[in-house]
Amino acid sequence: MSVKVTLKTIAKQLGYSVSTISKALNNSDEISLQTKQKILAYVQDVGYQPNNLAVSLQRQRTMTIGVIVPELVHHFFSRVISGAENFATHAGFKLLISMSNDEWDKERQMTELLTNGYVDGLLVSVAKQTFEKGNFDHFSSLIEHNFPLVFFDRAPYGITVDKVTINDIEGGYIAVKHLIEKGAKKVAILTTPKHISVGADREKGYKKALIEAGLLPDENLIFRIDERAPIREQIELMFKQKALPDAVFAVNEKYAALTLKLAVQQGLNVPDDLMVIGFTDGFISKSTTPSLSTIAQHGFEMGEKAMEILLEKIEDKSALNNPKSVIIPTNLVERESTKKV
Amino acid sequence: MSVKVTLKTIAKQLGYSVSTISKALNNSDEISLQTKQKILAYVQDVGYQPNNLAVSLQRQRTMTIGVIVPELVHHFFSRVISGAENFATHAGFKLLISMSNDEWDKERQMTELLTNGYVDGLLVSVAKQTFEKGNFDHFSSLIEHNFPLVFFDRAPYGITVDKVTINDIEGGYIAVKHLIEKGAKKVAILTTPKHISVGADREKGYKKALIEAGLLPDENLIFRIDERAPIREQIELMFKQKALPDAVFAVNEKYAALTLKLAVQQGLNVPDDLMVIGFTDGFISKSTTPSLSTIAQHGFEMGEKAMEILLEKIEDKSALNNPKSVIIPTNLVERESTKKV
DNA sequence: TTGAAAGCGCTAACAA
DNA sequence: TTGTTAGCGCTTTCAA
Repeated sequence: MSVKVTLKTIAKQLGYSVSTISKALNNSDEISLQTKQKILAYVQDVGYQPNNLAVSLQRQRTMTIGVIVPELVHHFFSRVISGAENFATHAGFKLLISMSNDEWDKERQMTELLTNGYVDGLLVSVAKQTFEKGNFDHFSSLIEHNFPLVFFDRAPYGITVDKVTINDIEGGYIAVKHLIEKGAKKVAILTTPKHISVGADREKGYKKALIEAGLLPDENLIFRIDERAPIREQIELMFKQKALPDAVFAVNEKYAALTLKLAVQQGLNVPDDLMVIGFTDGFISKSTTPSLSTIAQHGFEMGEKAMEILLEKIEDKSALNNPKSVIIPTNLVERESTKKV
Repeated sequence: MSVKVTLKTIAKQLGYSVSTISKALNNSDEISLQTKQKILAYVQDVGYQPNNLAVSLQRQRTMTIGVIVPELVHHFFSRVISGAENFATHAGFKLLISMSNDEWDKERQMTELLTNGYVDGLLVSVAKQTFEKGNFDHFSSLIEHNFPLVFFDRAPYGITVDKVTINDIEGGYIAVKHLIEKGAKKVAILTTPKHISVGADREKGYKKALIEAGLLPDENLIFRIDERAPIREQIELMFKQKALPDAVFAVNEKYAALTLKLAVQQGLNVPDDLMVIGFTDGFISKSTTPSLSTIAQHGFEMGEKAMEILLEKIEDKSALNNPKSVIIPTNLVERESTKKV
């Protein structure tokens, strides 16, 4: 290991003081051009890199933003991250991403790691397990200390926070209304367990649309998927019903794609025998045959907006006591899986 | 903003010295139980959190590992990250992820950010643009300084590095050999531009399998997709050939899914009229109808292995001069898109 | 134009 | 058992 080069070693080598070196490297006009050039040349040569830890510790500013997402596999989260990163880059901030794995403890741990020095602000989409536990202490304490924090998509309940979400109730409503307009009389829903708010909200929208159309919500048509068990088998239950539904609203892309596949396997024609609509507009929905109608969530815009609010909070601490709640509109993307004549 | 609580403020409040507080919090047995309890109680009360920057700066160790991936949307990279994170967690390390967007400059920037204090080691899959530029200086300088660094999937060429990859030539070979065994006589390939090594290697495997079977590689059957232009249209070119191929090897899941969709639209029967095989075993391949045969890349194992090597390097600096190159085996996953009788 | 010194928040060797 | 001191690598005020 070649010995670490620091301001100190450079100073010793060149016979200047540490502060002169520091100023020269920061292009301060206190330092003569001549000296600067000499120092620059040497520094290039030895490949000096400032220690970010020391710089940040001193400056009390890191110019980086942390993002904690439940998981990375979802196309939606990747899109949010891209949007956030896009906005951050233009403002001169970098992004550090971390994954909670939908676990409470990991979320807590990463929140503490990042907020204790690593980043100037944090963007979070809350882990499933955190909702189950109902324990948001790691966030409340940040909020108490006025640490810049903005939630996206999944926000804690019971505490007032800055957040950017979609209106999941409305999204569910739009989806199911579309199915009904296309002639559906018996609409099933594939949703999450009740404690996942996005699933619960989309289910509310589902019921609202049904009731509005004079159709009664039927518990036998509501399938709550437990992801700890095989998903496919749980969806298959739907096809074993005595009287099949004529349309299905799946609250995410994965369930929608699986439903489509199983339907085709059963010899059903989609959309004629069974219409299918999903949620989130990812690559999968476009690439199936028939392609899947869906509710677009606009993850990129969500990421941009969340970052915009976060950076405002960082720049202007006075705005801290005025939590914002922004809703990104959703919209219907009509494709083949609901295209009935 | 409530005033930041540090060891100093605690010490002042409680009338101890900073070092006593520090030792008490680190549960040193130099400190009396009584004092510890008093300090602990106070600290709990005010919600003190140590500044990681300061701790790391002092300890010269962060217990965190950085991962730089080209993009997050690919299921494969998510799997690698999960594997890496799994291994790291067991060893007491945390993960910080960052995205190069396949851009050289962003890769350089994030490499510097992370390696200058933020992390103890780095896992990297090289950006496409970096291959195009052929400039790996940001990595060579790390290697010169013996910074723990391991590459996965996409490694730089021209310099000796630790890396965990798959044998892409073999993967391509297995895929195409399978098509030929199933009766294909005219096999097309959808691949990347030549400078992307994984694409180029899979293409080599493709040619090897053809030649071995006495089939001559035909440039008209090689389609190099440029992702900066619409992908769909480029794949459509294949279907406009006078004589259609009877099988297609797509070097990734996306191209495979798109090919399948276009084939079905053309009224072709897959696999009877056209067989399709992809690369990478993600959710998409399983959920299409017919499901896609593919070459499994075992991303999770790759992540685990890369992290294992990295942690070894971190623990045992003496092993640094013996770069390892590990190959994770690939294997065929046969599904419906090649299931000819 | 350059340097000395203090300090960001913490740890740890040494002294008391 | 507790405190003093030095120092991790850097920035910045103030003095020279």
